[in-house]
Amino acid sequence: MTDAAHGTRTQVAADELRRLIIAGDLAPGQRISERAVGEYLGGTSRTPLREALKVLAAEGLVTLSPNRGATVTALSEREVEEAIEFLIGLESQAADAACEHFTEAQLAEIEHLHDEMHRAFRAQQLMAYFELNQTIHQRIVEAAGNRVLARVYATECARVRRYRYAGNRRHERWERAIAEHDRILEALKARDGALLREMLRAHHRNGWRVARQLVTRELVSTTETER
Amino acid sequence: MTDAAHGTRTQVAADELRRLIIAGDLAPGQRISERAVGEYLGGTSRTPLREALKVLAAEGLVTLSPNRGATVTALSEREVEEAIEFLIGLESQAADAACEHFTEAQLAEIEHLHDEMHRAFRAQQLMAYFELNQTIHQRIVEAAGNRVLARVYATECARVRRYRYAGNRRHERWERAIAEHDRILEALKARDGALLREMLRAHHRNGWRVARQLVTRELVSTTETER
DNA sequence: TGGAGTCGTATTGCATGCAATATTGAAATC
DNA sequence: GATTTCAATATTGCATGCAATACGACTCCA
Repeated sequence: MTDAAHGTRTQVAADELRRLIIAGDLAPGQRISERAVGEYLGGTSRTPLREALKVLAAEGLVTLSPNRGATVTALSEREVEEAIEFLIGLESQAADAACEHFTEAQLAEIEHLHDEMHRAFRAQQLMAYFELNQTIHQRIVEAAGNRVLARVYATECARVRRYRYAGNRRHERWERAIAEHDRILEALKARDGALLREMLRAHHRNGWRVARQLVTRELVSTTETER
Repeated sequence: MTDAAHGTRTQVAADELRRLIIAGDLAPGQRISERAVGEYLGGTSRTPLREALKVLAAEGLVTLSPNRGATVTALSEREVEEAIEFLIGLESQAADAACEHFTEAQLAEIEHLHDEMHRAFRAQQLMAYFELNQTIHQRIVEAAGNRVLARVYATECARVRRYRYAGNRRHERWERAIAEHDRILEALKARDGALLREMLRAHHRNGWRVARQLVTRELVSTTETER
């Protein structure tokens, strides 16, 4: 189950909990009991678990309340929207530099991921598609050559990942998303930063417009005044 | 000594260590021994300290090596430059929205901070000046109304803070920085997002050009291949 | 002189136990 | 019946102790 069997127990626990949260196996708002997680991980004591929870809290994946324990962070619709606009801004920041700097090897990898993504779509493998999709965006951002940008992008992507995933369950959306990605790849190959920026922006806004509908009644904490 | 006497010991320890690192009282690369910090904080045991160190590591302020302990994160010149370019990108992202959204109250606060900053300059209080300067930039970013953006901006600012501080010790630079800030405020008051963006970008690039000279031989880890 | 091996010490990683706080459920009161 | 009180239980916060790993000094040998 826990394939990440290497590293310290804190590291293993953080990686496993992060995976569970990002993959959506733990619902937003759900309580994370130290003892329960310890047993789940096969007898890990609370000390490394508490350290792992602190790390995840710093990443924004869990929320800690003093003396009251940890819960999976629940984002309001507003907060998800802010995060997505923020991510659009990061990709915009990356677009020009990426078009200027990417190497042939980087382009080849992105094209490969793109083909794989098409394959996942034809095979109707939603999860595989979504993973590949995310990786493509990550690679584009990385191509800009700014490690700080790439790191923050990855972290903030992870935070809102589950809220965006749902959109692709609508088949029309999924189909359009693929088409948008074709144009994104074209803009990249043409090294047209301005065009790439616009393609990416539209892609994400379209995606969220659909995901928001589905997600609002499932995941998003609707109490907007909670914070 | 530790004025932050409230909250859990983990919180207190994290706050105090963060303060020490950001203020520059702990040098980059310096080792942080768990026992030593515990004694410094007046007999705190290692457990909450370890949790605090994990938090700071997630924020990028300290670097943890398994079985080898914690050190204050040392950034290469390249990494600082990437972080500053990233911060410029964040301010660019914020500029348009800030100009569109800021309220009179927000503008009034920024103007007040601006005046205070001038006062600190006239009194040659470098530290107070630098604090006010940072706060102004933070407030501008916050005026954009995106909490994710504001949070990331604050975190990444803190990471590179000490590397930028040095530049203002050059009196010509300090004088010019003030003049640049006057124009930044003008652009903001005119609600001219494009101009504000350019003013901010130039301000930071000018600042780093000077700070880089001073800092390279003091703080920055010159081994560029370390990562 | 230089390098590999070895032992002693210091430090980290983690489990455990206890005190403090929060939560639950039942009894009591209105 | 609804609400408050209070005790029993569960959970978190933190200190301590032990095992494992890393570091430094010393020796030995080429």
